[in-house]
Amino acid sequence: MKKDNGSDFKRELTVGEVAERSGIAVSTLHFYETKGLIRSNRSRGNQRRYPRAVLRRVAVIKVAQRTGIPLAEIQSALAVLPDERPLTVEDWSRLSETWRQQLDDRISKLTSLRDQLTGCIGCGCLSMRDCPLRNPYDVLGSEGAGPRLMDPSESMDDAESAPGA
Amino acid sequence: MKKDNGSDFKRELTVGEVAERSGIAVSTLHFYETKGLIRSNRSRGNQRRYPRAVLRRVAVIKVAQRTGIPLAEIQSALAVLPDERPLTVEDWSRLSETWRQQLDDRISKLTSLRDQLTGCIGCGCLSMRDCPLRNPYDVLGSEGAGPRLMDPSESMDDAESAPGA
DNA sequence: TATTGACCTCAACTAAGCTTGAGGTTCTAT
DNA sequence: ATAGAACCTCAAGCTTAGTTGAGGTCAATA
Repeated sequence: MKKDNGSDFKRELTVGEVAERSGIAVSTLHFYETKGLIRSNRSRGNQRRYPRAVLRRVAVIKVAQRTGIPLAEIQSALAVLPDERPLTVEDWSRLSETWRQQLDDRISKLTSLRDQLTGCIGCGCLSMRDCPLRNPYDVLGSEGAGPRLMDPSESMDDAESAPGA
Repeated sequence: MKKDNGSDFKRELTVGEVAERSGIAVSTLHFYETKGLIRSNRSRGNQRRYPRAVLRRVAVIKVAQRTGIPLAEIQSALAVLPDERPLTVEDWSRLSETWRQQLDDRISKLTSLRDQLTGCIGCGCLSMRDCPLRNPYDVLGSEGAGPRLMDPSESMDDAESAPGA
């Protein structure tokens, strides 16, 4: 029932083995294959056989996903690499440097949102004119005045949005 | 064609007015209503009529969404408030304090991920044993050894996952 | 009154990222 | 040789957060 495999290091891996060792469901590996994220060779009987390098590849995919990069983007990042050559340290460096920058961006956006939120907790005006939470891009005064700015309903319980936001 | 409305402050708002003033599509307002996030009264002809307080409510919803809170959670947070009473500053304080904490959590998770990533950029081992990116919960050694820890394939181009991760 | 823009409901569609199931085949230990 | 685990494909389903369209009604203005 169980394959005794722990010793021939260069044998290709079945999908089940990759699943077990990567912690990714078989169905997900199939799915990744349809999306072009990984590739497989096939056995005579049409079963998937993976070079061991695929484990590294899915490891990279998982890390990228944790940073919030969508699969399509991961796919295109990986796609420029020569097909199925194992990822080198340099590949990894380039990829991870890009992703780290994107992560940095996300973090700083969230951080400034948090700071605005903190500043607004005791206020609660949510005024389109005055509240940084409502007016994230500081577009005040730059657009022609509609009824919006004139309207006395702009108060505590009547928060409106920016015209072009 | 166009209603001349800029002056009767207490009239209820039509869905189109709310859409325009909140920057949210009419279809989205309908959708929010089906999800229980907002409520409307109906005109004799079954058209939606909103108390002006709805503008504040959707403002709160939008802010919460920016912090990454799912709609279902926003809904249940808003649901405990007496129905259709305008949100007070205290309501806002409680809600925003909760959401700020969750935002803080997300930020610190992302930050530590970024730091790990930064540390791993030049390394690229992605080793299950040694790499913090692969082993986020520090579960090393705590689970019985499978072929996993014994397997010499655990190397540069052969990264595996944790058993229970 | 007639026009017409705004509104109504309900169903179906989108996108991402998968999972589940049906129906059938392969692999490998015994 | 054979049992049964593991594999295959393809289609459909799930979730979140909406959008789009069809077919029909309402309301304000000319």
